[in-house]
Amino acid sequence: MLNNFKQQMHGSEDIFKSAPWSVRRAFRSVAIPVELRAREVLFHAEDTGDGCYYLRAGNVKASVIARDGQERLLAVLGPGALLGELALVDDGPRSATISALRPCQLLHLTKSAFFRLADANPMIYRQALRLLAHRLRGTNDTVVAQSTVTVAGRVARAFASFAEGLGEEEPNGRITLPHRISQTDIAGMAGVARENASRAINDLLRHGVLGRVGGFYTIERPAELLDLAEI
Amino acid sequence: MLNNFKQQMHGSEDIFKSAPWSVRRAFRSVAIPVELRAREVLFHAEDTGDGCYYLRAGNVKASVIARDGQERLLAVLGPGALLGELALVDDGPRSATISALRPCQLLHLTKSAFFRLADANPMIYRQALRLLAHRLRGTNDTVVAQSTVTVAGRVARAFASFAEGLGEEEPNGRITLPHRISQTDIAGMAGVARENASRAINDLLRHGVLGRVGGFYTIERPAELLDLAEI
DNA sequence: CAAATATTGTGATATATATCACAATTGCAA
DNA sequence: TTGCAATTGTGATATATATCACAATATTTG
Repeated sequence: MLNNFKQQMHGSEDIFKSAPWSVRRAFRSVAIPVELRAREVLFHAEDTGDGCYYLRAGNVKASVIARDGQERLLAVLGPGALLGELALVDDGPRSATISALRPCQLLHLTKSAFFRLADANPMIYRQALRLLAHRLRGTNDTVVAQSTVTVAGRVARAFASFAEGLGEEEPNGRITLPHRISQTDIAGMAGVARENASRAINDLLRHGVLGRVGGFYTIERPAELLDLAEI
Repeated sequence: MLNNFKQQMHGSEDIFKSAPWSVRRAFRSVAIPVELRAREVLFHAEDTGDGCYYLRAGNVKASVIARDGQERLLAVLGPGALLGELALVDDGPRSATISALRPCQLLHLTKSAFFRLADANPMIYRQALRLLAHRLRGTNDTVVAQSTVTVAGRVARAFASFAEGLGEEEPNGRITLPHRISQTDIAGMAGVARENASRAINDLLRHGVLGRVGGFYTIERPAELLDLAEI
C-alpha cells in the first residue's frame, strides 16, 4: 500500500534505483559526506549554491515562505531523494528551504562533479529527467487539487504526502509516520489555516482513517485516505 | 519587459536555444512534421504516447480536467516549447491535454529517436533538465500563490502567463496578446470562478493596467501587473 | 443578413474558509 | 516533579469567493 502512495503521489524516486555498481562506486568516490542534526537547515530558498545532495538516511522537508510569512511545505523527502537539483541544473537560486526533520546523512556533489559523472553515464541524465518529471506531475496535481478539493480533502492529501516521505508500512497494511508532526506542518502542506487542519484531522481520527500511537500518526485505512484526497 | 515575464514566470525555454547547427540538423533529419488546426487536440491527458513534440510555430494550451469537470489551464506555450516530454521521460501517460489555440506547426520525435539524439549530444539532456527545472519552479510558485494570493492577484498572474506564452512586445513597452482570450480561459488559468475573473479583469481594465485593442488584451503597465500578481 | 450560440457583466445570496479569542492540553526544561 | 512554552481544540465571527440568475452583448453559422 505504501507503494501506492509513492506512485499515486508521483513522489520521490531514487536516482540510483537501477544504477550499476560502477556508477554507484564512481559517485561515492567524488561525493562528500554531510551530516545534519534535527531541525538544521541545509540551505534556504534564494541562497546561491551550485551543488546537489543525495539523501542517504533521515528525512527533510522542502518549504518556502510566502510573501505574507506563511510557510508552505512542498514535500517531505526520505532516503534516496535528490535535493537541490533545480539550482544545479538551471543555475538559479535555491528554490526552497531544506530542513532536517531528524538527523540526516547526505552526500554532496558539486555541479562539475555531477556533470562529469553524468556525461560518462548518460543513464544518470535519464534518471534525473525521470525524477524531475515525476515531481512535475506531483506539483501539477497539487495545483489542480488546490482549486478543486475541499480543505478536508487537502488535509488528507497532506497526510498522503507525509506518508510518502516518511511512512513505514507494517505487516497488517497500516502505515505509521514515525515522527512527531505538528498541525502547523500539516496545515502548511495542505495550504489551509491551522485551526481548520485541526478540525479535519480530528474528523479523520474519529472516522478511524487515521490513528495515533504514542504521539505518532498512523494511517489505518490508506485506501480510504487516498479516496478522500481525491487521488 | 516581455523578457521579464519569461524570467519571472519561470516559463518556456527553447531546448535548442544554444544548440549548435549540427544538433539542429540531426534533429530535423529524424523529426516528422505535424500540423494542427486551431482548436485541434494534439493529445489528451491520460492518453498513452511515447514521443514528444517541438513547437515551431503557433500557440497551444496545456490543461487538465479536474474530477468536478472544471478545466484548469497549466500553461500557454509558444514557439520553441517542448511538448509531451513528461511521458517521454518517465513512461507515464500524458499528464495534460494539449490543444492548439491557433494553427500550429510541430515536429514529432519518437522516444527512441530522442534518446539516440541525446545520447550523442549530452547537451540535449542538460537543456531538457534545464527546461523541466524551470517548469518546476513555475508550478511551485503557482502552488504557493494559490493559497496566498487573492483572486485579483491570481487573475493578474494568469495574464502574466498568457503574456509569457503568446505576448508580443511593442516598441513602447506595451505587450499585446494577439489572440482572443475568453474569461473562461483566464478563470481556468487563475483557478477562480469565471464571474469573479470577469470582475477582476474589468478592474484591471479600469485601472489601465490592461487595455483592449480590437478584441485583444494588451498589458499597458507590465510592471504593475507583475506587482499585483505578487511575482 | 438573420437567427442561433456563446460570451460577458453584475447584482443578490450562499458557503467555505480564514480569523479571532481563549481555555485545555501536552511536551519540555530546570 | 514543577513550571513554562508550545501545541491543540473549539466556538463565534468575519470575509473572500463561489454560486445563482439573468439581461446585455458579441460572435458565429446557416
